[in-house]
Amino acid sequence: MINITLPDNSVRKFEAGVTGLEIAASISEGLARNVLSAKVDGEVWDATRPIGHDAQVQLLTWNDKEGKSTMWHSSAHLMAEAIEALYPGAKFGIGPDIENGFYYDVDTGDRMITDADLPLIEAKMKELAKQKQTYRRREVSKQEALDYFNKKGDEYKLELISELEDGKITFYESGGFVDLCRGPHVPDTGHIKAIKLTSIAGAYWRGDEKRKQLTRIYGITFPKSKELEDYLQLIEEAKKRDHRRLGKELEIFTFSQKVGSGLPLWLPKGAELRERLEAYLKKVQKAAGYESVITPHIGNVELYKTSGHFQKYGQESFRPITTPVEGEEFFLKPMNCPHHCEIYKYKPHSYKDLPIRYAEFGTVYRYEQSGELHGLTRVRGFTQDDAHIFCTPDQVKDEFKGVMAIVMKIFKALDFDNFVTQISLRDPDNKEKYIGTDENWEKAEKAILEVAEETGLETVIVRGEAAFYGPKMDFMVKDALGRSWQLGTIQVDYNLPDRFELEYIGSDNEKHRPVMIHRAPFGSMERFVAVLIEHCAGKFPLWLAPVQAIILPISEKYHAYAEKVLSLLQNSEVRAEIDTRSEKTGKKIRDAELKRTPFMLIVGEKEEMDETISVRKQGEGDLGTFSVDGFAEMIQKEIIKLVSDKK
RNA sequence: GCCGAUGUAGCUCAGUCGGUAGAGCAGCUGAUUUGUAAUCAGCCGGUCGGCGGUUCGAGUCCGUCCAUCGGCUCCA
Repeated sequence: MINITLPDNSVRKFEAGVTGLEIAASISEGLARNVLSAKVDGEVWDATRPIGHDAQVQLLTWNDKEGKSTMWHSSAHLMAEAIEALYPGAKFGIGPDIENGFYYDVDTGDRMITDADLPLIEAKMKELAKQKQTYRRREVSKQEALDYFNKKGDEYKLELISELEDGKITFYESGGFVDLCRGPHVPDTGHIKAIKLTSIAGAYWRGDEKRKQLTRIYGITFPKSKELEDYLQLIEEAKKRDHRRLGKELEIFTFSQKVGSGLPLWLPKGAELRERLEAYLKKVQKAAGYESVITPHIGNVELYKTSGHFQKYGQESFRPITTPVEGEEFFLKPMNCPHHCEIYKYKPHSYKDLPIRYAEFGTVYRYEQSGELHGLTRVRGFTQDDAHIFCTPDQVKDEFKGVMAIVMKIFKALDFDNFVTQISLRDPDNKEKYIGTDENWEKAEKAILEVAEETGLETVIVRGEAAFYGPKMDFMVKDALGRSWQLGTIQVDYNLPDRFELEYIGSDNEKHRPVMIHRAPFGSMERFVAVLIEHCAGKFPLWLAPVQAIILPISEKYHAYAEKVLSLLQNSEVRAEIDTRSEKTGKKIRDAELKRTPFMLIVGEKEEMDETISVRKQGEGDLGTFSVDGFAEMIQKEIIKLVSDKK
């Protein structure tokens, strides 16, 4: 007999070799029906795998994250089985579960799988699922594994197996389909009730663009069809928040093929919004000791040779601009830092001057691959809320913390609470990708890791994601469809000061090298506004809304009174407009609601008589009657609450 | 850049078997003078993404380029 400890710390005795499924059955029939896998001493196992010794066991169902993973991983196998049945000879790459569902990379040779095949595969999967095929785990030797896939002719699996250690290789079989797999899997395919194959895409084998591109099929499954319906509904709702759609509807930005792809055009309402964000940050930065600088949009190629950008990115940049007579080469600036380094050098500096903080909303241009462009989040011309801090080595940590405080303040002011802080370090196995000495890199990485430690901020550390001149701390935020984007960034750099030979005179009267911190709390205005739009679904915080209130006269008779209200509001610095169209009030309200105008002020006979306005709040409805002053005061209070309470 | 899909009026979309385009909304004009999510009528609006080809004839078929969308790769 063995002792099984359950999550509530109760201990039950079972015969050795008991399975998760049997434990579930001993608790309740319902649990046994729903159990997908079992966590045994911290490791997720098949619910059908015998447990041979005393263990902590947690039964996993659809309500557990790991239960969902098990289900989706099994679904990937089910899909592969269906594909093998429909397209004999198909070869398989990898087929993992992901955040929302699963995918499998397949190579069907000349018979390309297209969107039209998805319903067929789906139908086959449903058919196989109904058969309640069990997933059977089998340990195999490396030789046995190689022999099997050699015979099958699947070079992808062979490559994967060749990298595995003998004695740790398992196969899973369901129906007639055998796959190399670590597991675990659900007990049988009957658990997979609702199936939706969502999309199809090309994906390079092992993520290497020099290798063959396989067909990746994405899908998601659920134990109940209602849940699938809910999920699809949720996706539809999320699409409505897409900044590309809302940006158009709310007249924030547009693109023109004639101007060029990836080059956003800010419309008046978008420009208004952006200017407000910029003004806000400028105020915060001024208070934090930043000074504004302004630099041109192009720079001599020599500047970028000094910085190292030319060597690293020269070939994948917009082609240089040349002067007609001398043939000098200029690049559209892809970064502001080289220019700022040259500003630092315009005169000698004393340690007493430091830190120096140069800030610029600098517009930069980068050639992004055509397939990468994406609304406002990935563009070829964008404006960074950039600044470079030049400081002594002793000041690095305090300056870094100061920047973090600005980022947090901004995120808080805009209710961005779902961000992930990522620390990006150099890939130690690929040092040639970076410039600078090991010593400088170690100092810079140490500084960031220490600051993270000291501030207690939860971070994710990723190796190989650093900038080529230094490590960084990035603030990542997800868009409406769950895609992660980098917004704010803080980078510690010991290398550019070397390359530009930046100096300051220390208290010892000797020359020293300053340290640079690159930072952009928004990241870029384009991406930030994109994420902001999705975050608030177009309902901007009152202080940012391009139009805060729209006055809706009941009829033409009240236009004069509307004008009066408008001028009173303008005196109180409320941004307002009048809808003078000859439309019914219901129509005007509908349009204002759709434009997400925060307040609608209805004025008619009653209001004119009493010198009042009838206030309706977007998304909420009628708030009742207010005096103009009372309303202006309410708006101002709300703005103060929105902006200052959160500091 | 790669794989796949898509591209028809400002927007959202229809257009059968190849016979030179249609709706709603928006816009304009007029009527209406409107009370908390769509008043009515008329009008304007399209080299059917560009270029080439097949055909008596192409929005429709073929090729190519461009753009957009979903991924992959990349992202100073």
